[in-house]
Amino acid sequence: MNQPLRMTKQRAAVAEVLDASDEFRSAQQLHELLRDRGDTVGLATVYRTLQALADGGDVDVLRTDDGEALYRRCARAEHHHHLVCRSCGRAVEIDGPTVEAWAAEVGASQGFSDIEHTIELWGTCAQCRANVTKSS
Amino acid sequence: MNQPLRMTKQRAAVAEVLDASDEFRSAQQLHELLRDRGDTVGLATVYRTLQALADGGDVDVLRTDDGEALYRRCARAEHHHHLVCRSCGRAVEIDGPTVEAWAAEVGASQGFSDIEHTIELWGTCAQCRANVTKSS
DNA sequence: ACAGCTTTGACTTTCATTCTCAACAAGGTC
DNA sequence: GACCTTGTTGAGAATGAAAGTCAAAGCTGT
Repeated sequence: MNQPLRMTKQRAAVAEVLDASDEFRSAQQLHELLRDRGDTVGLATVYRTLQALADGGDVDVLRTDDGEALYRRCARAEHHHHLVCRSCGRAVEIDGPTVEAWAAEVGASQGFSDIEHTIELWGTCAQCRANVTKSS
Repeated sequence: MNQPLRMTKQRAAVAEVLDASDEFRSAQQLHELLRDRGDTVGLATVYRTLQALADGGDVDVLRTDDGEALYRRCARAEHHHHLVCRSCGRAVEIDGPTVEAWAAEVGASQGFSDIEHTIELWGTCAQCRANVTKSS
């Protein structure tokens, strides 16, 4: 079906940087992190790799308010959602069986099919809250 | 505090086009609709107006999978979510008291504050499903 | 080592959205 | 109505994320 991806230095590097962070990161941020580490990976390659990983379900993608894509390697492959810190990007995986059921039901009751849902929670994590308080 | 917006032709035109549609539309689509109607409104003005309306809570904004912003005038000002047809953009307003409670609770239990949530449902509406079936 | 692939990266291109700034229009005032 | 002040417009340029191009470089099985 889909031939296995070759494991190249740059793909490994992207995966490593991704693994090293709990936080959701943009493609550009990851590119910079790689550069800082000394790995020179083309921006296009970062985008391609991220997309491949996303297609394979190996990273989770979400969008900021202004439409930028953020990526994060997730512990579990099963369907789940996130509670993301809007200031540092740190994320907690959550699931909501109740919500899943609710979504499917609402969809069906309106005559819609192939229901999908986007559910993300945003907040300020304890640590970031402390920092803001301190500096004011 | 915030001086009232002047009601100009172009702002009125954008509002009208918005009112005339049940569907979520991109800024570009709205701009084209205006052009078709004969109103020549600059694209920048469409964006500015849309943003002003969104800031004032008079239109709802959501993002497609690829990050494009979609706008729709909504019947009610109170917090609610949408079930959107991924093919025609038609939308149904929904609310989920259960979900609201769940979101707040999950957020708090993880030590996050200022919890906000993004919840949108996507599906294919009955009409679009019929069209697809017909043409195959 | 060799052939036949895939992948890379520097660069270009696309596309939505925002900015710039001079010309213009709303609304209040006399 | 004429006028003035200030917010608003629009054409085009600028930005910025993401995707495409293609020759050069890298894997992998033989």
